[in-house]
Amino acid sequence: MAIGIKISLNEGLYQRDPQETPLGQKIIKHSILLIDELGFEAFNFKKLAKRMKSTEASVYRYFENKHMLLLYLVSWYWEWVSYLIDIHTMNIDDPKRCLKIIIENFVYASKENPSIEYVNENILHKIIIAEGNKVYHTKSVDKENQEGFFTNYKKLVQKVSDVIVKICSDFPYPHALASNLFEMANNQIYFAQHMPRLTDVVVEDDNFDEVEKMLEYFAFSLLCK
Amino acid sequence: MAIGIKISLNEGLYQRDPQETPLGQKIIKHSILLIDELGFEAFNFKKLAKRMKSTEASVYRYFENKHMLLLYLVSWYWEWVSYLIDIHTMNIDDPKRCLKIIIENFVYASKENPSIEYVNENILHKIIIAEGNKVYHTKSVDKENQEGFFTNYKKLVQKVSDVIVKICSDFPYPHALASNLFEMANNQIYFAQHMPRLTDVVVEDDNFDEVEKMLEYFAFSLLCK
DNA sequence: TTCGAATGATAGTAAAACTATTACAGGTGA
DNA sequence: TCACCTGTAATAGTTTTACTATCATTCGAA
Repeated sequence: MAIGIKISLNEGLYQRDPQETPLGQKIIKHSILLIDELGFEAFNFKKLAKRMKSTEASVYRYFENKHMLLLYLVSWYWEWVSYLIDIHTMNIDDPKRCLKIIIENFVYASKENPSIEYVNENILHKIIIAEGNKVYHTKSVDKENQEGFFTNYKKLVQKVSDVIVKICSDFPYPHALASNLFEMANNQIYFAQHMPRLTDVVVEDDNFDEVEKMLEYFAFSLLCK
Repeated sequence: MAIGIKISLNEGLYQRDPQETPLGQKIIKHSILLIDELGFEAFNFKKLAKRMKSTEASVYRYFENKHMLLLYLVSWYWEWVSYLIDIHTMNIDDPKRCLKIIIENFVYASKENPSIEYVNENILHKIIIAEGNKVYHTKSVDKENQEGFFTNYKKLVQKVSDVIVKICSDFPYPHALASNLFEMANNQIYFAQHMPRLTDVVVEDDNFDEVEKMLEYFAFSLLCK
């Protein structure tokens, strides 16, 4: 895919747009690597600064705190998946085919590469699976939701919901199915990797084919009765 | 229901069994209230000690840290839901009826009361919805999983899976459906409350009927094709 | 009555999560 | 060329968190 696309995100997410400067891009790049390594709880700006050979204060000029940085990364991912869905379904009329592509992109958002040199989509995907839902499980959800910090997720869900309605116009829960497919994709991959008794699929390394197959089974069982 | 049941949990979860002493029970009681009030991130043992008029050091004698305390509460909930399912399906042969009861208990685990005086099941349920999956989204999942800290969840999922297989013996993903029904119940309630665009159901106050109906629709669409 | 376990009181440490101040380097516009 | 403005660095400080350690007290069991 083309180098140089710019993901557009809510300006409230950052203090200064990290996509605009070399230092900002370095912050994105190394935070993805370091959060993956340490986990979000052990990750902090001091360690990040040390790793990227800058200072804590400089990182704070780009992001208010580590929660906002994670929210930025997750929003970036939501937008990235939206973008992938758009380009892959562009010329496809059959909504069932579209939904299959959507599911493929939920499960394999990282297969495309390299796209933007300072974002390792593969590792970002791991972060989404492991830490993604922490961004909205906070006491400040409602305030942040009002400020539009979750718009990218909602737009993604709306896009998928539209396809669902095209497949089955009287399906009563298109948004719930859309959000559940996204959450379920991440959850079941995580379960397969860490608590296999909670699922029936097996994943090894980066092969999520069974998860993809299962999501298709769930979706089309519901929509094509 | 009967006063005096004792929920049995992995001994590794705590330093000293909180169910055994008045102070332990006070810790459980007030931590449920305070986590609900502050959210898990802002909650800490200092604030808890102050609230319950004890000391930080005393709390540390029962739980290694706040993560283990949350894990204890969540395990308690998993076991509690298991227990509710058991007593409500005890004399019921029809597995479809059983699954309906399971879904009802996923959504309304709190309707029973009062059961154990130091646990407010209603507020605990709110905590599960808002913070529940933080207990296994950590860098220490694998280690904690090996020590059996998630056994209660797995047992619950296995129980539901057994019922699913009874309904439809050739359903290929019984464990995934079981864990997804549980996760989806909590997620969709949370979405309805905080990001309604991500779902189609409406909940107000403690009325989760629409969520219950939706889960039944999903489950039985998949199982009774 | 005395022993010991449970709790309380107090204090202290190390790290995390910021904030503030000053300095400097490189390009810009007058 | 000089004043200046922006981005980054260096340094140092504050408050809060997450513990740990020590010793005193209390209260029931032996």
